[in-house]
Amino acid sequence: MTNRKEVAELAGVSEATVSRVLNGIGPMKESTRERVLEAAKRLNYELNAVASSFARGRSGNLGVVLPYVPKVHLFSTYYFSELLSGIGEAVRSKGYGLLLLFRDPTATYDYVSLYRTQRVDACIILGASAIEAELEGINRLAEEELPFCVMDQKFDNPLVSIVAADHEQGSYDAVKHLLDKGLRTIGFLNGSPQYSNSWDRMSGYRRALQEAGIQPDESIMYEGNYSRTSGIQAAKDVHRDLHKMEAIFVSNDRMAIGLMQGLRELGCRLPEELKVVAYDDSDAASLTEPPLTTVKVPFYEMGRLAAERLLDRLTDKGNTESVINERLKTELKVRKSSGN
Amino acid sequence: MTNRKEVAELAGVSEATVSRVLNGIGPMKESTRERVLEAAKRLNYELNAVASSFARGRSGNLGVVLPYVPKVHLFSTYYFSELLSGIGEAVRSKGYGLLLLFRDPTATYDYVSLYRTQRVDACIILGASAIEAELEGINRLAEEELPFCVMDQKFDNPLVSIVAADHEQGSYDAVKHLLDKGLRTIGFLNGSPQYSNSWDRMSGYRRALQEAGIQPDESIMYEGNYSRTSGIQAAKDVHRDLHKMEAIFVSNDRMAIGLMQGLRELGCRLPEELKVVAYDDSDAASLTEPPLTTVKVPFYEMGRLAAERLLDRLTDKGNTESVINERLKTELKVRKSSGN
DNA sequence: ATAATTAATGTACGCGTGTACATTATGTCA
DNA sequence: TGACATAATGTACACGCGTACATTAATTAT
Repeated sequence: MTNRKEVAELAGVSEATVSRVLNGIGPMKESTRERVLEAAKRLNYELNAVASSFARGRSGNLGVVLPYVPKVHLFSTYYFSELLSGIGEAVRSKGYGLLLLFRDPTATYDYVSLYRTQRVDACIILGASAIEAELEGINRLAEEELPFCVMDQKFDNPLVSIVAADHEQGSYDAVKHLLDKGLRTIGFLNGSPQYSNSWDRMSGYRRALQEAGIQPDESIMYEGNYSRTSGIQAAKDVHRDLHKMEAIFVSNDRMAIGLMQGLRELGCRLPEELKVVAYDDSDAASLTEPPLTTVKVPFYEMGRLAAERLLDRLTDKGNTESVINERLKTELKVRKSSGN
Repeated sequence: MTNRKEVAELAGVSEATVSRVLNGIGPMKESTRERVLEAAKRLNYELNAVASSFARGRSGNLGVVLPYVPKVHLFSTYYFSELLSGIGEAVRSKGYGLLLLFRDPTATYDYVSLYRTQRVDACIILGASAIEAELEGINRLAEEELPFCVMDQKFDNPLVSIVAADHEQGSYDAVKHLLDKGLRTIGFLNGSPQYSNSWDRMSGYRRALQEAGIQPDESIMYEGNYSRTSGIQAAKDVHRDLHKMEAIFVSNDRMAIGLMQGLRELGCRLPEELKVVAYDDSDAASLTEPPLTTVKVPFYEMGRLAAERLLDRLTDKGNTESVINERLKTELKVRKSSGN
């Protein structure tokens, strides 16, 4: 493997000059620049990323922490590929690497160790839930003021950086849409309460109803776990209560799809007998019959934003405050399932 | 950030001894070992991964190359999470990192550069298709004898390492299952021909028919692109040709789900009017109505195997030959969609 | 024309670790 | 007890790059 020294010799300059040319640092004669680049090309030389990282004292990697396998299945391909693509785009444009990290469900994940061992310069944590081990790990990160960001979840700790969508407002919009059509009895199939954004959805749901002067009815609120299976399972209860509601708001597309599938099997006609508004606007949303009215969430942008902000913070670009706290807007996509 | 020197001082030994204790190398007195470990703990010391990589001349990372975004959507969450989990498991158990790399569709990806810059020690390439730029990049890797592995695709070049499932046999089994039930007219909805494993499926399909003395009928062979949408689209043609076939073999679950959805909307009763056998055994397979008879593919094992073999090769463990060529067995899962 | 400034390049060292080799302690065997 | 093998530890340096500082060349100001 050829190194800087050889390039320097071939170009007839010092190693430092080679380094400067390759990193575009300081003023230099164009002719020198060209000689060095030419020499590098001839020798098939490229900067050794590991040595470079070592000299800089940084790994050059952004870590993305994934929940352990069973939880991963709760994410859709859409969610994942959008989020990761957004992160990937930011990471690439800034010359960083993207290190994938799987959480170990058995142990309190020692996030701090990732930094201490210099495996990552920053982290984005996906699918964080409100269980003890997770909170502990995240709070320790915050204490040490390490650059990290939790994706799409809330935390009490004001030192925890977060990029999320405004699910309270998104849910409000979804329910308001149904109310505006004159529907008054609106059920709710929510996801697991272990995720804070489930609470946000509940909050938006209630706000919309209350603004319309409607007392929320606990007997038509259901709980799934964001999976399609749980939607199918909920179908039985929803079907039983069909006389009590004209519409239902579902916390994500996958559950909505499962719910509709289950209801149809029970002989329910959609959207005639029940209007449905879902959440995410995943690929599948427009493919169902009827197509889903759903709340579009800007996953790609969320991923990109989180990564950009973290990486910017590393390079101190206008780093006024280090805690990230972003709420991105959602957008209601009206399709047939809500009765249009 | 504390370093080796401080630990050595606190423990009253040399830096080399600290290094040996931490890497478990050579004979050493248990008392020394304990003193060092104790000192490391007191100082909150952990090995600096970057410096370590640098000294070893390796990045310690396994790269996983993903196709660009639009293609990603063709994979299911099941496929991805299984494959990545398998890879992740191997990578973790061997103390490596998992670097995610997104292909740039516009350029001939310079895979070799990943090694030259020492960003990765080995690579697994997912979703490789038979387009020119891709072939070129992969063949160059092979020429340079770099440690890499293509996942679930065939290549003519015998120097290209591959871990794949035996889709020829898997498809044969699927069709044979239908034949064994006395069905004689069996259609085929295949995926994009740009992927070699689509050809394998076709081959298995034909072999099964021919062994049964049935002349394959081109007029009931359809082509999708592995997406659910393409399954829905195929439904129209299949519905039109329903009188020509008793059953259909579909190249993956997603298309099968789309197809069944589309057919049902056209008033087709399943499995009464058409038996369906699909492929992958993804999560969704058992959730459809009727549940899918499908070919289970060991994605997790494939990921793990590929990663293990690559990483073993790096450490020269019984490295008899360096080209990996594995075909894993599939397994038919019989459910209701094939008429049981 | 000379001083002052800036451009362009070179010199030298540190970053934290792995490890070859040298050295010293410990044990074994006669 | 001495010769010798082996265990245990220390010494010293390489790895490839970034960069502070020193130096030299070119430009500008006076």
